[in-house]
Amino acid sequence: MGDEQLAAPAKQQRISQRGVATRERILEAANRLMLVRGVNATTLDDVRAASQTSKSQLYRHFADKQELVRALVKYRGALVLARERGGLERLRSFSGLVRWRNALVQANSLNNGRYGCGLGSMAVELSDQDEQSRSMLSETFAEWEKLISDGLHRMRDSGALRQDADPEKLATGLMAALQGGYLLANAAHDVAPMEVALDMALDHIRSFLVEPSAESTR
Amino acid sequence: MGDEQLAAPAKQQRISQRGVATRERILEAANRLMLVRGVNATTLDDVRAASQTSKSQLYRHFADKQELVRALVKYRGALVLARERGGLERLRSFSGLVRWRNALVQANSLNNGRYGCGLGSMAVELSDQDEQSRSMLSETFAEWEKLISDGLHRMRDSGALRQDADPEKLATGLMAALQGGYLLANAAHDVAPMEVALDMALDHIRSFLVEPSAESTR
DNA sequence: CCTCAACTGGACTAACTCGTCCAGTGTAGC
DNA sequence: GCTACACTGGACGAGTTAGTCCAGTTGAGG
Repeated sequence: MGDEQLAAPAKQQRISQRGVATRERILEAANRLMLVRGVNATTLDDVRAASQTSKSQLYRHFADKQELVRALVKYRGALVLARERGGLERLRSFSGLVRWRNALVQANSLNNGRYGCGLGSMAVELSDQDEQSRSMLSETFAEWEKLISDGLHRMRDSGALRQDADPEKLATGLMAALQGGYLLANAAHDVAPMEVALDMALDHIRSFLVEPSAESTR
Repeated sequence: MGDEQLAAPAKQQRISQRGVATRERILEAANRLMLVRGVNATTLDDVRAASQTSKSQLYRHFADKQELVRALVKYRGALVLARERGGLERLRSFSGLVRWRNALVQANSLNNGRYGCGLGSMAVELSDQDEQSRSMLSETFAEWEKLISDGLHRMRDSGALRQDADPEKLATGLMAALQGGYLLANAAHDVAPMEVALDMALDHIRSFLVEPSAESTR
């Protein structure tokens, strides 16, 4: 009683050690399986088997499937934002945006357009099913867009973008083109529509450059 | 044995009368339910109850759930294409495109952005689950894009669009913006991202107009 | 080396969902 | 009006899935 942790609200049992690793393993397995099969089509037994754990562990770390899914939403959101931060937080020029585009296209082309965006597919599947997941996903999209719009703000401040450019709207448009591109590429099993969509969005941003011809498209 | 129908491959039982109506009722119910709950989260018993029919009828008209889903893909595809044909087959000017945009935005705003596009959500849910549904959806998207690109071709032929405009790519970009807009609007429960996305795509097309300032944006 | 609690693994139950089956009904053709 | 068959409705069974429970194991602190 004396040396219990006072900071934590003493929710349930003690933290762990391997427990943390187990939880991570479960999330990682759920992430893989639910990306290719979808959330609803993946059973907890699939997750259990893929994560080399057992039922009781699953239910020790997650109250039920819904909570696992919500944890996965958070997990994927963190993964995507970390990856995107790497590619976007130093964005200062149009050519940086082109490099960012190329990286996404290349990654998607490795699957021939399959699977789409981990966040986008969850958004479609969960938005009308679990309000909490929906709002978390919506916030994650907003943060992602902010990474883009921050970069566009830097470009505008440095004089690369015209003053009448609206970084927020440009970022939303680019994100929609990305998500729509993922969707069409997934349906077609071909990365091409995603390339066309991103190029459209980049062309649109290019039209706000101070010297449009000074920057190359590839 | 003698007076059996010879033309048909004698697949199953005789056609019907109310049977056709029943089948339609089932599809219509499945369409409604699966739009808001998703395909996998909708049970056949939900469909049965909503369509005021019984199990045996369901299985009389559809071999199993997968076939019902495939029929729904076809059904929705036909609905969307019919609706879009009405709005697009006479498309001859940029302002027509703006009217088309406004109709889609208005329809979506009635749900505050919810539910998204019936084809897009099925594409996300089914593309990695049923190859036949995926390819049908992919073809439907292609037809939809063709309605758009045909209109853009007419605009180019009449001299409204510049010769260096690529109707196919513009149509793909517009479709991606639309689908991405639906997705973000659904996640945000707000039609705004869809508006921004479509406006970006329309701006992009406007940049290929011969007289960009001659046509209004609304 | 001992003790206790966190952790493990899997057997078990209840509920759900797909799909089958069959007895009864309405209707089209004769 | 009679007969045969498409159609109806719901009871039923098999298989799957979410979630529970408990006996055994591991490992850290004393």
